[in-house]
Amino acid sequence: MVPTAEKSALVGLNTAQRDAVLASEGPVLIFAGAGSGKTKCLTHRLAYLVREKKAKLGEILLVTFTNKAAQEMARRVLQLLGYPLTNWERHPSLVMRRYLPWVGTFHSICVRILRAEAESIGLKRNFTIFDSDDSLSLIRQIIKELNIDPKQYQPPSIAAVISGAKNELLSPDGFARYVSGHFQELALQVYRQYQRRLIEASALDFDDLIFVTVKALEDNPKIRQKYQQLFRYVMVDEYQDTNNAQYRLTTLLIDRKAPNLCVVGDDFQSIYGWRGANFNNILNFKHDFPAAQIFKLEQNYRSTKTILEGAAFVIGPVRRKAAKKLWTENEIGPPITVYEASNGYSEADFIVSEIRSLRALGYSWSDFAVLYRTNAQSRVLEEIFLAEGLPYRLVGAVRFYERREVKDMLAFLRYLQNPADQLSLTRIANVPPRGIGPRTISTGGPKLVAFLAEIEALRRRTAGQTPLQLLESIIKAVNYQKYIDDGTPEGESRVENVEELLNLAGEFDNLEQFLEHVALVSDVDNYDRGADAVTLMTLHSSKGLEFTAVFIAGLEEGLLPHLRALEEENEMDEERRLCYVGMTRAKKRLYLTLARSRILHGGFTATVPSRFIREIDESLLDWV
DNA sequence: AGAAGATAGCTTTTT
DNA sequence: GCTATCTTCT
Repeated sequence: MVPTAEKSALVGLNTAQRDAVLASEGPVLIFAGAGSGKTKCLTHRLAYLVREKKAKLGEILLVTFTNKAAQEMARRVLQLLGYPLTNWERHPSLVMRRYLPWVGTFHSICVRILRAEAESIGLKRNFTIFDSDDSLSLIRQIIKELNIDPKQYQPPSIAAVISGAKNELLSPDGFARYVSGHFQELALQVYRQYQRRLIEASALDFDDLIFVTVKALEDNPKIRQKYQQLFRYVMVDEYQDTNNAQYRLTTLLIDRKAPNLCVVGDDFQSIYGWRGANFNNILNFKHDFPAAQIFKLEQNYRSTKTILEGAAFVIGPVRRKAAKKLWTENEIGPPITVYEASNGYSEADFIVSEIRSLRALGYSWSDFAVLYRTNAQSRVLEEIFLAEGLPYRLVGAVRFYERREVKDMLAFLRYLQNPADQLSLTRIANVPPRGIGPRTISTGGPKLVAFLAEIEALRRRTAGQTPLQLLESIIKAVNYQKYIDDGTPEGESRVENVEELLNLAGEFDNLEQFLEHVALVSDVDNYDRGADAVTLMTLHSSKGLEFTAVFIAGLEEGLLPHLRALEEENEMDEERRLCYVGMTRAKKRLYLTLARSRILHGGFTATVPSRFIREIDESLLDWV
């Protein structure tokens, strides 16, 4: 068949995976079910493009959903192609930048394009990236200035409206055409002011990174052609999670005459509808690209037959979905364990004791994950784990980059890099306290002038320093250590966090890259380091991961499925998919637990077992 | 200006 | 039950 490729790109692939790898030209859709070897297929495909189609690594665009996925793909591709990975452990981002510059998330790829094209699109090269927190602070500020009552019109809802508009590629003027009702009128006012302030600050928020890139490509044929010619092959992973702006971006980056576009995904695992993801992108692919070849990876290598069958019952009622069915050659395995606890604490007790007994059978701590719908559920679990002395790792609850001391340090760096960033200035002006309150800032009192002079001197003094040196200079200049280390355990943890930030900074030799990294990297991205421990995280965070034994806690009506989904069919479908994602993380054992009463708003409330349990065929369940 | 205390308001998920 | 925000006091 393809003799030269035999020894490299096709080894160890099943028929469907192999067909998908060999279909290198034209539009291609790969439905990749949970545990079906998607990453393997994608990385082999990339290696095949390089080896057999003579594509250069720099000509392949591969978009992933998280930075972690990007790193993992990059590592495996380089391995397949026989690159030395000696530097990988210490500097993965450096190695990636060098060999695989176009493997990353939509956001990181857009930043790369925007920095390269900044001048020709009227953007400052040193623009700041606002994370959701920054956006929200700015929106709060604007709401106050516009004398809108933040109780009646909550900043997060207004932020959601603005984000939604940007996901639909609507500028304030574009959005104005669709506005109806008082709330949207106000949101539009805020949106206008918000955009003005972002521009003043030379800042882009997350949504702008996509939006502005799309605009740049739309409005500048030269730029568009440049990238269309550069990218011989484009691949998009987790295609079911793309939003409309990302869809538009994708179509702008491919050459319509030779659309070597390969999208990979699974509509069953579409769980980000709430933030604009549109799984119709994957369902309509054949319509958008009539020449598309479609492949389905349906053999699952991860789970037992029982787990897959159970998951099929939960996903079954979803109305809009592509026809496909996972199967496996794996063993039938034990039934799915269901446990009805009387309350949240005994639910946690059960999980702990079950983990203990399995551990006695030879499992290690890291074989276990406890998944839940809402972060609030982690508290009780954590409490019991702590009391029982089980090692655990909490993913996502208190994000590293959202810690005050970390944000302070980053705000200093951001302000040094971009003096127009008033939001960062507001943050650092009084850190540590130096008598500059909100009043002084708005009136520009002498203390503020002195502070600005001090920072300006610091900026000059530290020109050309590495991120690590810069941080050290700042800490010294403002005596930050003394400020955070108050002798309490909290102070100690603050010091540790700053030290961790210093360690991270040491991996970068340029401030721009460092700030870009911290702006775009999430907690899930760097969760895997650390000791042998049980993983606690939300169902959302678990996507893409696998564990020998998985507990899904809180299978109660109103929690999973969540309260907000009970009324609305589309949202209920998303809850199903979310539960499905959680169940298909399990390799050998799956537990579904619930509490008959749970503390809500401070008081115990009786609960009703989740419909998802009732829907699974009894023969697959073992009630204990 | 800043810190302590009181209160309200909220709880889905996050690149 | 928690926290983020507001109020009051120093």
